[in-house]
Amino acid sequence: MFVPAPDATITNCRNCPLRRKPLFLPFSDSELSFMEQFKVGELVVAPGVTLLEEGQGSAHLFTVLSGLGIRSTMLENGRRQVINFLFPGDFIGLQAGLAGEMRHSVESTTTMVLCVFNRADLWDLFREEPERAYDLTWIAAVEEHFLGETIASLGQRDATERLAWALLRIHERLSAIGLAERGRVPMPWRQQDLADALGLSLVHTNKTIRRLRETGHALWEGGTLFVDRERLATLALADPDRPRRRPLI
Amino acid sequence: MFVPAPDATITNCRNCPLRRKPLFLPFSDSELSFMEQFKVGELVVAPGVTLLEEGQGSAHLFTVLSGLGIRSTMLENGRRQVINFLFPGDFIGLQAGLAGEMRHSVESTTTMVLCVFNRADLWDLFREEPERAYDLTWIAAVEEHFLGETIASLGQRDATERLAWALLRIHERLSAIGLAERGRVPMPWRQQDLADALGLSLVHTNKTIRRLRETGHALWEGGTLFVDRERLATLALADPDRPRRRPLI
DNA sequence: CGACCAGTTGACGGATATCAAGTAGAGTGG
DNA sequence: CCACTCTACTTGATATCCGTCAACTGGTCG
Repeated sequence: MFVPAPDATITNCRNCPLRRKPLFLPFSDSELSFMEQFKVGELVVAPGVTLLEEGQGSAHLFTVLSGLGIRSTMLENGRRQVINFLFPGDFIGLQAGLAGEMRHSVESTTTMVLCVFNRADLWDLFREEPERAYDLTWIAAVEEHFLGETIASLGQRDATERLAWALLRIHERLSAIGLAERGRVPMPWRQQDLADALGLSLVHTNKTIRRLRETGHALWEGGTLFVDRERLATLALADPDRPRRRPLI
Repeated sequence: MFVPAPDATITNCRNCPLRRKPLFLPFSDSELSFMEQFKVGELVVAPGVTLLEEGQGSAHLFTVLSGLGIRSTMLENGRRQVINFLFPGDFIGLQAGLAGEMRHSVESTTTMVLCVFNRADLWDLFREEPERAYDLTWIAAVEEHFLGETIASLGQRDATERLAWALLRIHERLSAIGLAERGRVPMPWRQQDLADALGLSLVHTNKTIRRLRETGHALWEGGTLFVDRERLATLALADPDRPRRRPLI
């Protein structure tokens, strides 16, 4: 379930945690070359654009205003892990350690609109606008919580449970920001993306989704997703018949 | 690899991110009953004590001064996931969303010494001591980065790789804070804990560790760990013969 | 001495990865 | 308008990693 930061609605740049640091855009021309369109304070990127690249330093931080994306990393063995999906309201780039190089890539899945900030302005923010800084930390903490949930799913749930959990989570998150229409939300990612997010093979992901479709738990087609919340939640909780790994006290 | 926060050494309470908020301890007597020993500003707990319990609200935040612990969560199906191991320098409790209820448990593995803070003081900190607040956010960001790495390991590495990665990581982290003696670091956790952290069964964890021991990659016995860093790192990087799941462009 | 706990080992089965092949739709160029 | 290509999605067959079961060891604590 998505919990918006206190006093942070997500409609335009004025509501970003860093809003009072209006960005003067110190991108070089070449840095800007991949960008589609641009206006002061906002960055609009087409689908499929790599915003941040693993291994590259970045002088910027972003807030997602609209659109959906992916944060992923490549292992040394060539495998790809999707760390999380990006939704409006997410903050991008803090994880680098506030000052370092990216260890993950960020890519747009749909057209995205982002707020851009100078990393260097961050310290000013803390000094001059504690309220905004607090919001920022709040967002980081919530995100950390979500990552913990993901770890639990990857570690302890089987394929069906993981899919159920992921689809439910995506649906809830998109519904919470008002993107549901008659129970359907946009679902622009590929099966491969979901597979890479859940640590499953593409084939097994496909077959599991088919089963969820056949049983009426979730319908994902044509780029939209419909879910039977209650039944899907039951699935995500796991089979009670399955023996517990360890009673733990 | 552990990256200490700028200007934050980890020896005593004066160096906590929140150090200037000396804690007057608003624990009730009953809250305190489980604690072993107590002095102003520091909390000393015995091994095996549950500091924070899943589902409970907590008015406090902690910084680990010394000792080792575990942060874990229970799934609805009774399985346990260790989210991360706790080392000196870690900050505990922020993930609850800065104001909410715990969704994970924190337990001491060895005797731990902690700094205790009032959650309510956090806002004052942001307003009055931006430098400390910045450090705090920095810590949260680094932690988030580590969780991302964990997600990648759980999703994309097989059992041997995961174990190699985990042992290496623990060894490096403990070495970085000076707890290595002639290449050996304390390793107080059980195989079950490691298994729960890596999403593996206890049996398989045991057998994999045995193989690492037999091949001289890592020696874990008597509560201490020795590793052959280079060879273990090679293992963690994964078998290059294994086909790549997807070339990705 | 018995209970209990962490660690250990072998046998077996199942969930999931891999391999292989095929379908459908969108874009491209002749 | 028709090959041709490319990508996403499908589906069946086979292989294997890893989970589960069961039993045993050694240490500690009462």
